[in-house]
Amino acid sequence: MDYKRLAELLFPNVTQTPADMESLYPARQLPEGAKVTRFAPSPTGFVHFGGLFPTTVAERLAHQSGGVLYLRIEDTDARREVAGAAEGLIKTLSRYGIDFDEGAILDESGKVSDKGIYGPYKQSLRGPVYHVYAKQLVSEGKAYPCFTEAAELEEILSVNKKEEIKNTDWQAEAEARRAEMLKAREITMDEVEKNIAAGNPFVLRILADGDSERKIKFTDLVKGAMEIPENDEDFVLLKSDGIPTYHFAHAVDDHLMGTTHVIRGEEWLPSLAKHLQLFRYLGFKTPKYLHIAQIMRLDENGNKKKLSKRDMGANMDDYTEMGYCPEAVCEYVMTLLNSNYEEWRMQNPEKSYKEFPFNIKKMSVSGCLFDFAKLEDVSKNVISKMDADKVTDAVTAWALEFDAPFGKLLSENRDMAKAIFSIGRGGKKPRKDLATWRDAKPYMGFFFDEYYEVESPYPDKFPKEDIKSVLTEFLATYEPADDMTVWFDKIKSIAEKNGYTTDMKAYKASPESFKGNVADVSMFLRLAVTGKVNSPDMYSVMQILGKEKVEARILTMIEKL
RNA sequence: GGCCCGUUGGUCAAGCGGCUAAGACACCGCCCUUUCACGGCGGUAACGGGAGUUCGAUUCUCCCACGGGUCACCA
Repeated sequence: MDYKRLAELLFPNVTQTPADMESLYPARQLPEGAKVTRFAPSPTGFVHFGGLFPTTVAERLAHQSGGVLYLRIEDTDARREVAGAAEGLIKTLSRYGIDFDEGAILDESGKVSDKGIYGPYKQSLRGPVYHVYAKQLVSEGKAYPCFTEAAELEEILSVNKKEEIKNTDWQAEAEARRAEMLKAREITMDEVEKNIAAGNPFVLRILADGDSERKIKFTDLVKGAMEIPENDEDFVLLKSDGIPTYHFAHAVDDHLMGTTHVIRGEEWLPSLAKHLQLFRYLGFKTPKYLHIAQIMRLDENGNKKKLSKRDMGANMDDYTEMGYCPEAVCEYVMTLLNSNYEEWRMQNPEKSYKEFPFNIKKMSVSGCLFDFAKLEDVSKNVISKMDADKVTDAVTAWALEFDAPFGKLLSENRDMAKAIFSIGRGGKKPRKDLATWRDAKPYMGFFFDEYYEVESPYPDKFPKEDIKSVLTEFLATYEPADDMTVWFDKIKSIAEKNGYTTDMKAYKASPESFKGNVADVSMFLRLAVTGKVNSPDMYSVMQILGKEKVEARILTMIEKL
């Protein structure tokens, strides 16, 4: 077979050579140790948690080393492409602290456009580049055309599928595939010429030189040393529309774009041998690989499953709606990513997670279960460290989008809202009431008459007269100008007067010898003023609520009793 | 089914040949406290199984079991 001629036949319009490509894509001039990483999504939907995870690694590794993080859009499957997905991906990632230095990123007008000299960064626009290398491989006898149509091939293979038991006969299929492959390899120049003349489409297959009985030693930066079988499968390089498959595009692009570290999910491990083979065929230096363990979820049988789209907690946009702040999600991601992160955080409570010395060696090799309880805890800590202004703004912004009436109230009463969110904030032991912005309304909605509602009646064990008497006497002596001590002293004396002790120790020792204690009396007031049995510090609540509202609510309660 | 990866408490995990096997979350109890939220103290709870190497294995090797991933002209 005259490979040169074959190459000309298949790619008559390709005039450039790999050497031309090399000069078009010069090696990056970066300091020693700088890592070049990338996020390479197919624009088929939204960012999900399982995607944010490795992308955070890519971002940290690049920026921590003074390197480059770029975005390449892998839109090689037009059928699956979703309009506007790329924009959405970029915006979402940006919320989670992932901003790109280069690639198909958003310009001022919000449109996806290229930044950087290694473009185009959309694979659908890179056809000519791939074809240069395709032609090269053909001319070296490392790839060949296959004119068997997809449907035809599928028919051949599906004969061997036992549909009725919904179980693939793997061995039969593999044998059939192998036979087809061997047959395809035998194609003659005559056949090629005929097909080309007839305008028949073809796929370009690699001519695999591997033997699956032989193993390649390989070291993954996360997984460590491993042995994988060589690739002996003539996988497709170019689809019949001339667009490359992932495998081919990966090799060509990551080489040309100067990627030093390929970071991807471990589901890619099984096709690694293909990639290694391809890099070798093309004469490219292989990048370092980090195959990241998958995030898992529990299925209905209690088994772990890879967290995928549509799973609860998958779509990052859902986190926005649930009211999780990006900082908290990043924090949680970091705790999962590096086992020593939490320790570092305890020693550096105020620093940005980006100051954490991220270390590949501290990454887990096995997939972890997504844990909402942990996220909640992390989130409470993150929010407890924010100042009142930030919390107020964030809650308001969230509410404006997802609970408009509440949002309107908050923005119209910003000072009050800020005062509310200031309660117990700052200091060594801040309150941790909020895990999400959504938690705000149940926590403090009662400040607004619109959401004030008495959640439960007084317990039957307390006589109505006592409650009425406490409320009445409180009203008689209430003076907003009182400081907290004076205020509470008044409550204490009302308690004593009604036979409710202020001596908590004595009460605990023998509860039966008292009608109740000052905590009960406080509860009488709390339920009237807040409508709830639990609330933040009641003195602060009353201060913010103001004399008028406090009195009105208590009065209404007295009437209802 | 083949291949690859993995397996320390309910979850995330330290450990890297000798430890009473860390810590965090969750859970439970106590303390603090006018409720709650914090905070403090304490508690329940783990090396998948079997061989081997070794004076000694959670740590090294092998086998098994289990879990996961993957076997496209999808990425």
